[in-house]
This record gives sequence, C-alpha cells and structure tokens, in this order.
Amino acid sequence: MVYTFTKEERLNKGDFRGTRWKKGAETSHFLLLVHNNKEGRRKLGITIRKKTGGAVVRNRMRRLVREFYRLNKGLFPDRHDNLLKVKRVPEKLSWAATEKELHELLHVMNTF
RNA sequence: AGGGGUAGGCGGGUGACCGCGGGUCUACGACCCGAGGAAAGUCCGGGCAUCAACGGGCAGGAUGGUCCCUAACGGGGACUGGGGGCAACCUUAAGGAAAGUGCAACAGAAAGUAUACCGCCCCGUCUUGACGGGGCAAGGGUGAAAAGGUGAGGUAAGAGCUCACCAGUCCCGUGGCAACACGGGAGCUCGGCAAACCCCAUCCGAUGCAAGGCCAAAAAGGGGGCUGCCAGAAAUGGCAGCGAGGAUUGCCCAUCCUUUAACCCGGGUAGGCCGCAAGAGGUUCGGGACAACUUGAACCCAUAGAGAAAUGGUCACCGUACCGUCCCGGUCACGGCCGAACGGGAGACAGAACCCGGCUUACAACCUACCCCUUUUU
RNA sequence: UGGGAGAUCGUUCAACGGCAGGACAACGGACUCUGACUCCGUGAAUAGGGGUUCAAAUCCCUUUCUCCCAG
Repeated sequence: MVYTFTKEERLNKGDFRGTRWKKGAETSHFLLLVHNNKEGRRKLGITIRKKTGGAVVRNRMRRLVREFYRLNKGLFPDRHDNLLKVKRVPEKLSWAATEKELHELLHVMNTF
C-alpha cells in the first residue's frame, strides 16, 4: 500500500461537468458519490459549500478528509471517481471523530 | 493596596515518522524554500497595463481649522479653537448663514423687514369696573429656540435710553509662518440648520491582471455599400461627397480609423506561454527636526507563487499564567498569605491569488515602559 | 474577482427630517344552534453601534446579513 496523494488522483474542473453520480453512502456530515471512470484509476474530489464556514474551517475539513483517504485508500472503490461532499462541518474538528465517522461511511459503502 | 490613562511587544518552541506545492541539479533520487498581523472588509491612495486622443466644455465625485511630512492619500505629526474629565488624558467633517433659495411639526400673540394673549402705565367717558384712544415690551405663559446676559441709574410705565462688568461684531496695535492669542477703541447690532440645496478653495481621464501581450486546433460564421465626375471598348481603377460601422465616460462639441479584391481582410473560442515576483524593507549608531519624517554608515534580512487553489496528520518532550492536592517550613489579627513538592495545563482572531502604503474591523493568554487619582504607613 | 441594490410588525408593501400606517395572518368579542362570511377591538416592527440636528426609519460614518449583474 502506497500512502500518497498526487495530482493525478484528484478530480479537476472538467471532471465535474456532465457526470452522472450514483449515491454511495451517507452519514450525518458526509455524502459519498461514485462514478465509474474510463481512466482505470481511483480518483477523489472533495466539495464544501461556502455556507458551511470560513476559509480556515473549510481548509481544515478538507485536509482531514484527504488525510483519511491517503491512509485508507484501499477502502475506496478502485477505477471509480469518488466525490465526497461535506454537508456540514462538526462543532469540533478533531482527527479522531472524523476518522471514526468516515470508517462508518465506508463500511456502509462496502457492504452493499 | 485599589482604580484609571497612554504607547507598544508577542501571536509557542524542539524532535521523530508518514504526506503535499514550487524550484535547482550530476534527476525513479538529493537539496533548498513554503501564510498573517491583520493574509479579512474592499473604505482610500500609488505602482503596473491598455485605450489613435493622459483634447475642450458642462455635468458628476471627493476633501474642508493652520503649518508640516509623505511617491500619494480621505493617511500621519505638531499646534490653535470648541466639548468632556478632579487629573493623567480623550474627543472634534472645525470654510462661508450682511451671495441667493429653502426648512423649523406641535404649542404659542409672534418663528425673522418681528409681534402683543395675560399684563403695566397715561388720557377720556360713564353705570366705578368696564369701554374707547394712545404708550411699553420689564414680568407671566408657549417652545429645542423669543432679538444680547447680570446689576444700577432713569421713567407715567418702560426700553442699550445711559453706565459698569461679561459675551458677540467691526477697526487698530503687539506677538506668531499661520490657525489664533493678548491689549485698546467704536457703534450699540443684524438668531439656528449648509452630515438641506448651494457658494468658495483644492484635487480627480477611464478601465482594471478575468488588465494586457504573443502563439493559435476543430467546426461554424462576418465584411468588402451608394452617388457624382474623370480614364477605359470592357472588366475595372482614381478622386470627391453621402451614408454605414467602429473608437472615447453621462451628455455635447471638435476629431480619428475602416470601406481592399476574387481571393483576401479583420474578428476570435477551446487550449498553451508570458505578465508572475529580492525593496517607497528592518535594526543599531551618528547628523537635522518638538514630532511625523529625513539623511549617512554598518549590519541583518528579504527569492511562497497555485491556476478550483500546496503549509497537513500522528506521537513525544519543554513550560508561563493559572487550577487542584498534600501537608513540610515560615508568618499570623487564626480568616488566610508566602515558599517548596506532586499532578493537570498551548487556547484567540483567522488562510496569500498582480504587488505595495494606509484606514477600518476581529483577536485568547502573556509581557514591557511611562503617567494620573484615592486611601494607608513612614 | 469586480460592479450595483437593499434590510420597516409573523408575511408583504407605505411613510416632503416632526404621533411609524395599511393589507393578509394571530388573538378577543358580536352575529349563528355550530362553523364560514361580515362587523368591532387588541397586541406586535425601523438590522447592530456611533455622530449631525431642538427632533433621525429618513442625513453621514461604520459593522453584519441578504439579493442581483459581468465573466
């Protein structure tokens, strides 16, 4: 297992347009959408609305999610675009709580 | 000891492992660099870039005590006047109301070339407390504001009618670069609001890096007008005018460009490259200035740069204020206080997007300097 | 990123610087056997802070929030 997250694994501007997403799993704070891509590579995109908080809060949330992806890459479906939407930000942004909730999210995802 | 004022500083540090963005090189790796004092709000100013034109006028906008600083500013400094505070100190959009237009609800007699409700005084009449004529604006009453204020003289009653002091206006003198201050004199007067229109003085071209420059795929699409005269057999060419289109900020004036030739012309999207990153820097010392600032020398820094956006995660240690425990020592007015030991203990506001100078707003904990007031002790 | 507009009862609209007013909704009463309709009445608001003025929803400054436009 390689613990990296390079530019090629990111979803870019063009990847969002005209894509039909399928709902993967949902928890109180996160929503995972997946889409079978043609590149044969696992890719990740994170979206947070501006209403959820200021720039500092949104940056911190995004970094926590990306760190989780980097360390638990095998849990995400391969050869798919993964779009993780942050519905709202928890009161306290801690690594332990985020990790726990994302594990639940992917457990639901992989059982179906 | 308590309370207050002013000016600042700082915005955790060290290490390990796993990662991210950019750059360089001997390139599957190594090395170096990688958020803030406000990066924020976008309220001002400047650099830079483009517009053939940074032409004129009107309109529009901004500023508003004086002098100075600055690249510039609506920023800063010092001083003057007004206001607040016992004081340290704070605060102030602070030009013009005899250039003009306007506004002042309600109340009140009257709200601006003053006026007379209750009143006061004189004269006349008669039914002796009313009516008529005249004088007055001191007192009452209304209002946010009532035509200088207080006291004395004066008078039929009164009034700057006269006098003293105070306030205001104008003139003169002295001091100051000036705003103004101080002193003297005159006549006694002619309110408030310009963050109402306005007048005066000073300043402002417009648009903004999604500016702008270069390269430019595929597919589609646009333009090459009309009249007159001349030349020519004709095709067509030349000149002039009109029109059309384009360019400039809201308007007007003046002005400019294009109107080619059967294949050219210009526009221009996706995408790519450039713009795109070492200076109006800081500290110390010396000179000038009350200061903002400026000047000379030395030293220190200063090279983040994406293009949907990089600085993260985990762990360990250090440790200030503070909190808790223990009971060891000291002190005691027996409430506590101080020192030591042990345990806990890093938290605020907040994320660069062309770059700087300010302003404004947000901000946990800690630290520094100076000053004022009150109380107690000596 | 740049430019512009706005914030008034629970909702939607008014208000030359001079007592914040309607409509719908809510509540109470009358009418009715009961309800609807109708009539009468009641409560409730100028986004926060500061300034100018005798007096501010209105004028000025500042903060917060919302909406629209360009690309």
